[in-house]
Formats: sequence, C-alpha cells, structure tokens
Amino acid sequence: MTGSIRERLDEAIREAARALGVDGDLPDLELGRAKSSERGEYASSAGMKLARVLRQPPQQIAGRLAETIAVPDGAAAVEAVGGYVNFRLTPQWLQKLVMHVAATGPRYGAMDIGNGERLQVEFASVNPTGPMHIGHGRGAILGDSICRLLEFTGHQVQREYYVNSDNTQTRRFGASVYARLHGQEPPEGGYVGEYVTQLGEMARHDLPGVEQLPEAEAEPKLRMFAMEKVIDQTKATVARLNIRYDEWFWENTVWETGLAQGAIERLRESGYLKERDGALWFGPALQELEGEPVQKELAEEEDRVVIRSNGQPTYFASDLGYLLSRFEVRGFNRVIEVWAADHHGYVPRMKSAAAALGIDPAKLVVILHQMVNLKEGAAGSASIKMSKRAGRFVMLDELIDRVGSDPVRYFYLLRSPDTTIEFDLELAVTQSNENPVYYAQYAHARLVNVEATALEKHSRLPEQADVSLLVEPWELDVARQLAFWPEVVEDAVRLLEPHRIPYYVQDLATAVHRFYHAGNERSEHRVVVDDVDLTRARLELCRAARHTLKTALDLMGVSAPDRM
RNA sequence: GCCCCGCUAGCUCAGUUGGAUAGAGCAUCUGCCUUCUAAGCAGAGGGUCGGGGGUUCGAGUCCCUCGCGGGGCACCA
Repeated sequence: MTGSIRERLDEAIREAARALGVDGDLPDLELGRAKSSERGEYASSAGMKLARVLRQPPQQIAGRLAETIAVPDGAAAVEAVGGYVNFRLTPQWLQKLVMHVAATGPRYGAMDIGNGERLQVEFASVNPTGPMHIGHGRGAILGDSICRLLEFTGHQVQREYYVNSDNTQTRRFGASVYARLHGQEPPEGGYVGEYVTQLGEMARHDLPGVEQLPEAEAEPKLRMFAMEKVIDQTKATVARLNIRYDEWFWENTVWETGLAQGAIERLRESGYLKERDGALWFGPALQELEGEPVQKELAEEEDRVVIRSNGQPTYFASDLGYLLSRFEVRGFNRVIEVWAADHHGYVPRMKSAAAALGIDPAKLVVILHQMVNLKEGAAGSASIKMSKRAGRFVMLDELIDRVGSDPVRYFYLLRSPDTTIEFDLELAVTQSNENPVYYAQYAHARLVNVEATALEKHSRLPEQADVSLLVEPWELDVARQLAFWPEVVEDAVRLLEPHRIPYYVQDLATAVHRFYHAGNERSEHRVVVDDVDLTRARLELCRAARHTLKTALDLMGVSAPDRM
C-alpha cells in the first residue's frame, strides 16, 4: 500500500476509460475529494470530461465507467450520478488500512517521490546585522518544514544558511558598532538598535585594544566580531524553534576560493558582461545582439552592476560564485530558495545569471512568502513594516519567550505563503491559549493515555487485532482520515506548501476527539472495555491514529506530547 | 508608471490543475464532566467568494477591467 488511494482510484478510472474506447491522450478526469461526504470520499467528473471524445451523454459515460471500473482491493464502492463517478471507501478496506497504518507506524505516508535527489534548501538567510525578528521566523519555519517534507519523501536534503558577510549593510553595521563603542551616534543609514551598543560593549571586552585603533582598522574587526555574535545568536534562536541547519555558508568564502572571480571570468568570456560608467555590468540582453536567442523571461531583465565603479563587488557578484558553489562544486541537482516577497524582483536576475553560467534556471526554485508586518497604533489599524536598521521590530526570541515554540510554528505554518501576516504581539500572546496546536497535541496525548490504560487493564491482549470489529461510524471516520494522509503529503511536497499539513492535522484530531468522546457518551464505546478482542481492535486504531498524528506534527516541527 | 501577492462568515484564514447545496478555527448563543484526560463533544446563527464584464455544459478557481491593501522596481540586500 504505497502511494495514495486517490492515485490508485485515478489509475483505475483511467483504465476504465481506455476500456470504453478512449484512445490517445486521456483528458484529466479530475478525480479528487468529493465536496460532500454524502456522495462518498472521491468523485470524478469523467462523464463530462469524456462526453466530447466519446460523443455520448455524460450520464451514460459515467454509468458505463462505473460498471467497467475495477477498483483495487475492493477499496471503494462506485456509483454513477449524473456525469459524475463517485467513490465510497468500503468499511472492509478502511479496516485493513488501520492495520497497515499501525504496522507502518511513523513511516506511514512516506513515499519515494524524490528518488534520492540531492537538493539544497537555503532559507532564512538574513543579513548578519541583527537578531532575527518575527518576519524572519516565517521564512525559517517555512523553509525548515519544506526540508522535513522533502526528507520524508525520498529527497536528500542539505539545509543551508547563507551568511551575507561582505556588503554595504554589514559595513554600515560595523561602522555602527564602531560609533557606539566610542559613545557616538551611528552614521547615516547605520543601525540604531540597542543591541548595537551591547555589541560595542562586548567588543570592548573581547577585543582588547580595538578602541585605540583608527576606524579603518577597527571597523573590519568589529564587523567580523559583531557578525559572529549575531550568527551565534541566530543559531540559538533557530534551535529553539527546532530548526536544524547543515551548513552556515559564509559569503566571503566564494571570494577566498576564487569561485566568484571564476564566475565573472566565465561570464566575461561568454559576452554577458560589459563596462559602463566605470562599473562592470551583467546583461543577458547582450547575448541577443550576438544572435543567440534569450529566454523571454530572462530577456526582460535589466542590466545589473557586478563590480561597482569604486572596485567593490556587489552582492550579485558573490551570488554568481555562490551559484557555482552549489551547482558545480557541491553538485546539487536542485536548489530551493525561500525568500521573503520583498526579494521577488531578484528572482529573474538570479535565473538569468544561472542561465548565463550554463545552469538550467529551472533547477533554481524560488519559494516566495509574503511579509510579516507589525500592527500598531491605538486603533490597532496601522500596519508597519519592520526595519532592523531603524530598530523597529519584534524579536523572534521575544515571541518564543512569550508564546512558546510549538504555537509559533503552528501559527506560521497555518498560513499559506501567499498571505501577508499582520502581526500583533499582544494579541498573539493572549490568543496563544486558543492556538489550534493544543487541540492536535491533546488528541495525541489522549491516545497515548488510552493506550496505556488498555495495557494496564488487560495484561493479555490478542497479538493480532480483529479489525472487522471496527464498525462504529466514528471509528471508520478516523480510518477515513488516515486514508487521506498520503495524498496530503503528496500535495504538500509537490507544491512545496507545508500549510496543508496543519489543516489535515486539524481534521484528523477532530476525528480522534469524536472517537474518544463516544466512550464518554456510552461506556461500551470506550477503547478499554471488558471484551479483549474489541479492546485490541480499538487499540489498533489508536496506534494508527497516534502514529499519523505524530508524523504530521513532526513534519511541522511541532512536538507531540504524551500527556498534557 | 511597470511587476508580484492578497481581497471568501463578525475576526483570522483553507479551498491541487474549473465540477454537483462554499469550509475550518476563533468569537457569539444553547446543551454535555461520579466515567479511558472537558486544552474535549454535540447543536445554532452567520456569505451578492472586493465591483463589473467575458470564456462554457459548469467559475471562489481561467481571461479582461476597475477599486482597496501589502511588497518590489539601487553602483542596498
């Protein structure tokens, strides 16, 4: 039983369609979850889809499909209604599924989609000029969960944090620390947060003599010192959120290893670079002049500076070397970038750079998530963009302190990357008790508890569960939810959308709570009853649900406590 | 001005390539704890899916257009 039941039903109906004489390309028969459970769990609009090809009325086609189709394992009863073909999962199949899930345990839903593909996910790479704020938390949690999903589905994932160490921002940061060290205000465009002053104090202590050095000598030392402190803190913050990185990759290494220089050289030779106004520019449009067609998407990209007229490279130059590091030196088949929406304009530039370097731009996948804005003001109406430079932000650590890692992760993962989050810290704190994460965790804790109770009461339970005893609607409802899990994983991975997981968890937890509650209504519906066979069968269901709940929570990086 | 994202119940949001009466959580209201965990269960109210056109058997979903909100359009990242 690998893959989703949805997929197997889809194959079955396609086969039936071919048997009806549809040859050549089959249209998508749109087999998916039925909107209303009264019609079963799955439905296909195959009748309508094939009406044109078969030149028959939809109703008739659906009827013939329902007669022809061979559903694997007797998984579902098939019924034609109008032009639709509806599938209702059978109790027998659901019962068998419970056994399968209980036996598979934490691996239920895991599938080999990636075939061991080596890929890198780079996420939450913040300028090392200050602590992470709640906006960065979104990218960090999203990226981490994407990694978990990919790992769960047969990909070999490397998790990377790119430390932007060599740029105008970090130099301003160094200059700001220098100013604070000398009791001065940070320079124009510098960093004003309290932590800058603290970094200055730490430097005074840890870098003896730095105070006496002239700025030109002191600033690079202070910059490096401050960046390392910031990265140390970033590592700690991220660890609190149960986020793991394999590599903290420093930008300066692409220069020290000559990768950036090599990339520039390669582009120069292939005619993508030109000098203008004393600077070196990258322009994919140049290639077109030489008769080489350029992909439309790339051709729209404007020229970008690689080396400034003052001789300093831009971050873009580093990124060229960084591309080579990942695709050529380290040989990842694909790289997934998780960026905030304010970087969206950078996507075509990176893709065109990749193409110019001879890297398939399709292998550079960019996931954009919208911003997290601060909600402030008496009316609570003003939406403010966070700014590290201006010291106007809510630190991620503060949020974790006040709410806790699990609710924070759940809160962020619940939202699709496409929606902007208006964040109100006070509201988040007061509402954390209503965070749906507890609902799911409680379901898990209940299952653990009831399983323990069962083993306590019955010292000897049958080895094998007789799952045919699982006949109550609330029991089969749990099994039904379990049947949906693999397709949820499929969709979440294919679309790289982890937010599908918490919504599933909510549904599964609801089924579990109802199942449990049936025993509160009438004691004969409890898991632990006098009848050992019945107890054993329900225990099997508990195990199956508990494993799946735990697995889903794991994919979100959320804990599954044994008691609450 | 150009580009990207959003607009769905009072609030916060789901809704895979268009499918049959539009969903969840929170909030509000009504019931349910001597029982395996009440951080729970059952029920109720609540909607012109931002407005207007279009495409077709069928549109929250696709196209056009307008409005509102967020984010970009650097020799910042």
